[in-house]
Amino acid sequence: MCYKLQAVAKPLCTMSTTQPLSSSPVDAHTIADVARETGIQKDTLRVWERRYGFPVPSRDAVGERRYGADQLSRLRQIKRLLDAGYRPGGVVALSPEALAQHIESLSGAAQADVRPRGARGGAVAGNAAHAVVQANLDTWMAWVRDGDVDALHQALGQHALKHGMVHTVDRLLGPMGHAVGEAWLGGTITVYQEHLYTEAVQRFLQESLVAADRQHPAPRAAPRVLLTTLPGEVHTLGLLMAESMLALEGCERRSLGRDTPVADVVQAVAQWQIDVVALSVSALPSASSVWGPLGLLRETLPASVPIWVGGASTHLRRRLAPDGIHVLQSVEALARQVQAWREEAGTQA
Amino acid sequence: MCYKLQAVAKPLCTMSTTQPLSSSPVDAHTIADVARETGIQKDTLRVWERRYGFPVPSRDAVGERRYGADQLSRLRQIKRLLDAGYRPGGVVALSPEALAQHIESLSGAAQADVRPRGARGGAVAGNAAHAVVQANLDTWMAWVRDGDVDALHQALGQHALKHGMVHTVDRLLGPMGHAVGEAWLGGTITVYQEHLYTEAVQRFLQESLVAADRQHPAPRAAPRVLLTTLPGEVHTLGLLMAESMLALEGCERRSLGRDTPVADVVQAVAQWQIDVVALSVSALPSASSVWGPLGLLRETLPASVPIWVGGASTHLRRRLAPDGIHVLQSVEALARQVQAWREEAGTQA
DNA sequence: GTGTATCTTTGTCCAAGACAAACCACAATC
DNA sequence: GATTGTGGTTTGTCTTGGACAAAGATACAC
Repeated sequence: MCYKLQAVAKPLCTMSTTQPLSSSPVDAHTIADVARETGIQKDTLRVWERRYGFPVPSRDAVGERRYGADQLSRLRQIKRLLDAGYRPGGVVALSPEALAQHIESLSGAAQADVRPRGARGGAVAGNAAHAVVQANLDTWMAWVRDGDVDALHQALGQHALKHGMVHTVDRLLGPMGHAVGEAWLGGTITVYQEHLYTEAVQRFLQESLVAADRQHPAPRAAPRVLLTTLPGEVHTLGLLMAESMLALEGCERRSLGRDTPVADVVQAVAQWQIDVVALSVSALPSASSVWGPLGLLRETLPASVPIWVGGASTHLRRRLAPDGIHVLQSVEALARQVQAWREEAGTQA
Repeated sequence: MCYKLQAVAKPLCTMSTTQPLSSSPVDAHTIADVARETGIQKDTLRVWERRYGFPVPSRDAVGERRYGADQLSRLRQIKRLLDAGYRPGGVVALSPEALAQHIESLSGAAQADVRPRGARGGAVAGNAAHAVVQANLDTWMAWVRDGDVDALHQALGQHALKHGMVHTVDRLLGPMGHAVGEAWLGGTITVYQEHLYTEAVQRFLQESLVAADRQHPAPRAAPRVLLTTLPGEVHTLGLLMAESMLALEGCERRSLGRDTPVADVVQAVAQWQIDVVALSVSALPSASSVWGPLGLLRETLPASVPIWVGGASTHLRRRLAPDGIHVLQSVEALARQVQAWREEAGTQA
């Protein structure tokens, strides 16, 4: 009945000693804070507590949940593993040590996943260039740590000049993003350093966009591509990478930013006679939050308009995409897709 | 007890007729959809239903809420009025007609609010320039309707060249943002056109940023400003406007993007020897979600680092800001604040 | 190997109640 | 006459425990 009375009756135990026995150093975060910062829903946090016994926050004077910084960071690690395809039952109750171990193995797997793609890949660069990237990675992480945006920005520009945008986006920004994410989870860098990195990359991509547009003057080539993300998706870097690649191909494009409802995408396609819809998916929680909107979009859109999907989300690789939805594994694949589209359009015309 | 049985027992009433009597045309939106698209929490939607009798969604086969498109747009209008300072008891239960009337009066008030500020304002432009803006507004809205990003972008550049960035940001982008918002609520334009407008403005501001930086070469002047938004805030345009103004003043700055936790702001200030923290607030729901983090930030930050906060949120104007927090009403005020800071720093040094 | 049925896991939704912070109006005081 | 204090009302968010569908895993037949 009156679930709070018990908590109210409980004496306030923040006396004079630095801290009582039970709770963590400073349990300052409310459930709303944790939900916002981890991206895990409030309901889910409560149900995990009930089912897996973690996280078990302390309670404040009125009986409301208060999470400590340690629990928060552990939840972030868990979220990361879930995004990588782990299942909650296996990781939520894990000890911090075991968790760290899994995270590490994850980063190893990511490298193993990236490296063979370089071998399989197209005409751009080989092992030499990859070695260059590896060597540079540490230097660049140092810049991220020091917050040296200008150095980072300049180095990106030079790298793009030397090795080309395709290589820069596919095999430098990708691994760098990974490394920054890992470093954040591991505590080597902080959130604001990660934010700063994102800002720098954004600035770089935007400038390269302007430069590419200068190469391809106003009446731009087909296909006309609409760019956006699914409802609920917050990450936009993938979108920018895709757009810069499309700009290099001289495509005409309309970017709607993140988080556009399906119905509005359909309307926009009709009004602007869009040829292709390009979407970026990275951190949506469940399979249904990815495939639900995607399926709806595919049904509602005219069959003549293909959907190109890319991004880090594992959901994209776990099942076969239906007809008319093409899952692209890299920015390079996007460029190939554009050329394939043009060939097909040429034969039909 | 078993709250769902009733709904399950209820016969499925989507027979063959276009629609039964009770529910709206197509009640397609789940409570999660509505919460995401309106920015109103799920809990709040349920409690409004209980208290004010709106919105009352129909139920699907398993008894879960399904909202119609009409309710969704009405909720968006309500949210707009709440952001403008109205209280829920007065507007949630309002009829669509009364609601539209209030919205209209709101747009009138906004103009009345903007116009005298132009008169009070500084040395830039007078009635003539304002008339120019008014005349152009319709032309530009037409471009937004047609999705003509290039025209919009070019016109912005020309306006900035003619009347200066201060005038462009303060008295053009401001009213335009208002107009676009109103038009969206009124149904004159759609979400994707609004998104497109945002993208265009973002592109313009970013380019002006690069241009301004070219004027002020590398070792930039004090103060060193950190830019970000409070936790939970999603709007970034205000931040970009502020940054472009700071760039014009030749300030060194670090932008962390949106949604940075207070603790991380403090850490960043310490590591980079930040002089000033600048924040932009526009759509946070409650007074406590604004003043809570702001107060905490003020306590935790060294007293020597002032906090400058701007943005459209009414909460900023409803109560007096504590010592060390300066609420700025316009981008122009931001420029003045920079100069005041420099004078004070000069006398102390 | 491949498809199908069954069991398990897991995120989201529901109801009604509770409560603190914010807000408003009115009174008292300097 | 402006400011400060007080009491009542409004309002968003948190609480519990239960329910269930969709997704995933497993077993089994072909």
